[in-house]
Amino acid sequence: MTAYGTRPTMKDVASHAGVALKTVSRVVNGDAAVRPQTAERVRDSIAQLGYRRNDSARVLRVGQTASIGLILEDIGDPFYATLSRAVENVAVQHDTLLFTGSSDEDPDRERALTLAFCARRVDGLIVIPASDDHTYLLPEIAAGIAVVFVDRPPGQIDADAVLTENVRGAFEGVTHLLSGSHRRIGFIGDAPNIYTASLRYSGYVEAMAAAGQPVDESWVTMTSPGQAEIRRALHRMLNGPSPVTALFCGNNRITAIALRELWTAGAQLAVVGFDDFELADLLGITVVAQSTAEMGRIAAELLFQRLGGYRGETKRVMIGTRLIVRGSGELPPA
Amino acid sequence: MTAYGTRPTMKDVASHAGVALKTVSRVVNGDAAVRPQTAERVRDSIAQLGYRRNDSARVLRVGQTASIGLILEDIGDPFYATLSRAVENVAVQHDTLLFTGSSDEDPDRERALTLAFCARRVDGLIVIPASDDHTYLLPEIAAGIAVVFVDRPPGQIDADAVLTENVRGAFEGVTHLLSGSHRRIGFIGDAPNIYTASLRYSGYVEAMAAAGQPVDESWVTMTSPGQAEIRRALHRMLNGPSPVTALFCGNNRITAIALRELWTAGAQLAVVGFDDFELADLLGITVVAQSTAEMGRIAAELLFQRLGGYRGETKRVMIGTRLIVRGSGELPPA
DNA sequence: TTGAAAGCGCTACCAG
DNA sequence: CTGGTAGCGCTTTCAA
Repeated sequence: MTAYGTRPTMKDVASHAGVALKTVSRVVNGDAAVRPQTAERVRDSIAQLGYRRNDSARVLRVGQTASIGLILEDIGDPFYATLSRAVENVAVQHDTLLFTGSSDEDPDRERALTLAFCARRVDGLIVIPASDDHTYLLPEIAAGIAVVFVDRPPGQIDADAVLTENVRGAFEGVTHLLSGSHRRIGFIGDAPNIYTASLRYSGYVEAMAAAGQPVDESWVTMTSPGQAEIRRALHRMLNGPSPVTALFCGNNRITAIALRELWTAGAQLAVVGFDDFELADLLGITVVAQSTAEMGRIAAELLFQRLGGYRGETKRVMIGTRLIVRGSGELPPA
Repeated sequence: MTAYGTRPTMKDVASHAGVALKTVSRVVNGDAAVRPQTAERVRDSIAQLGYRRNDSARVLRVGQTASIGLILEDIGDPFYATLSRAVENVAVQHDTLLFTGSSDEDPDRERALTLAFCARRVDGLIVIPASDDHTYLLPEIAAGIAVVFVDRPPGQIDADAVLTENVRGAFEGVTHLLSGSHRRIGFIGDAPNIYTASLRYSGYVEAMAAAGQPVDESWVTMTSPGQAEIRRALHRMLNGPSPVTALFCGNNRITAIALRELWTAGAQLAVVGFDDFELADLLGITVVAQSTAEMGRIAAELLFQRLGGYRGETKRVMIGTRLIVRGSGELPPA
């Protein structure tokens, strides 16, 4: 068995090839000024020894790691997975590696992940915040780490952000239901402390107000999305004195659970959901779609602009939504 | 504006706190042997200067990076996103950071990603292969990097692998259709050079043979899953001399596209798909489900066992599938 | 075209 | 309990 944990270094390659360490460095980095014959010899030694440059050592000198960190809520969620892929696509173009970590909506975990990435000296960070206080990033930013926030704005600090038109999107979705003669429309959203959830709720409220429709308290539930919570919410809005005829769901997970509940309960309700999701077309679900991949792409491009030396004003990019009509939102009131 | 790109080092903290560099190191690493009073002073300086340890330098001395790399096909695909999350959950327990990269089924890209991770000196690697030759990893393995393969076995080298019971899973899915009195059953799978695709095809063939059913050549298509390809495949198997009454789909993407095509064509066909997917329950799709998260978890645990010093024989863990009956697979022949 | 030496920021080892 | 020194593997600077 080969000696465990031993790795050839440039020094080893150098003595094997009978050249100076610096010459090996030149070959490895493709510096032109090496005689082809010498370079060939060095490459032979590299192959024979199975040498691989230690980028940690390189980083120490160069100061750039060609890596960025992505902090999101849950990489297992299709929304974030799509976003992640878009970020990766841009990173690849810049020969940059990607650290990914899930915060699970926990501010402490977000902070720990972020700082761990910083300790690894990532060049930049793309953060989907779980926390509402990012002052802990100030020393990092001062030291030159670029940070772009996505989906939710930074807390207490000034930084680039790429956000969805949450209010307008929800407004349009609810208005679509209203235009279908619905008057009593329910809203199930994520917990109210979540940025996007509260904005989408605002959109709902504004749309109802704009149509001159009162909102009954029993129609609205904001909660972290679990099956039990959503079942209760539906029960409340369907069995009160003025039962709803339509439902607006605040995100993809809520839509999925609500559909499942409505399905098993056999309830016929018009439904519009915020977020598109796979096979929504087959299920015929009308949604307010975010441009998830575009958000990731734009955020990453912004990050690399900053890394490239761009020092302009902090930007806040707003990404629009689009209503996709598929049937579930066009069901008439019962 | 703060000086850009400058970061305090341990030396800076040391002089600021009026202690030796080594004392700062002790405080940062929680070495007990520091007077509380001194430690306090050091911590003050750290906070004031916004110091953050440079892990690249640390790695250089310690040799361990507390990071692993995950190479998969596409982080945007729910199957891999789920797997990725399971890996991350284990990594977190070991205070280990995760690099992720998508190979897009391209062997060269797999190799480039893998070696880039190795150059960063990740402690270990979890690879969902795109390539069928992993000899390029031999020097890395010799140097002590642990590698576990998932979903597909390593090519040309011996290493741990966590695999799904592909043949048996497909066999059961097809047998389920046969038990519903179907005789003419189609198969659409991924390209035949893809490991899982060819095994699932074998399962199909074996099931048909076991039932004494001949397979018409027009019933089988193996192709990279695109809408046009699948439409053609369906056309072929539905409009030939002996049209199929049932369809077995080789993975989640194929199932989704096929369902969409069948839907728009208005064709009534029994369908069973390999891979479960979100909302399959609502759509009533019968599937052969893989334990995706379990595969990721087991692979990661195996990796950390190796990293913990386990030197046992190379393992090949087989993960079973389960048939989930939801209606689409129980449609009788037309 | 090639080489020698210094040093990036940190930890291991040995002294005090 | 605290400090000094060597050196991890590489790139940078200067010299030959």
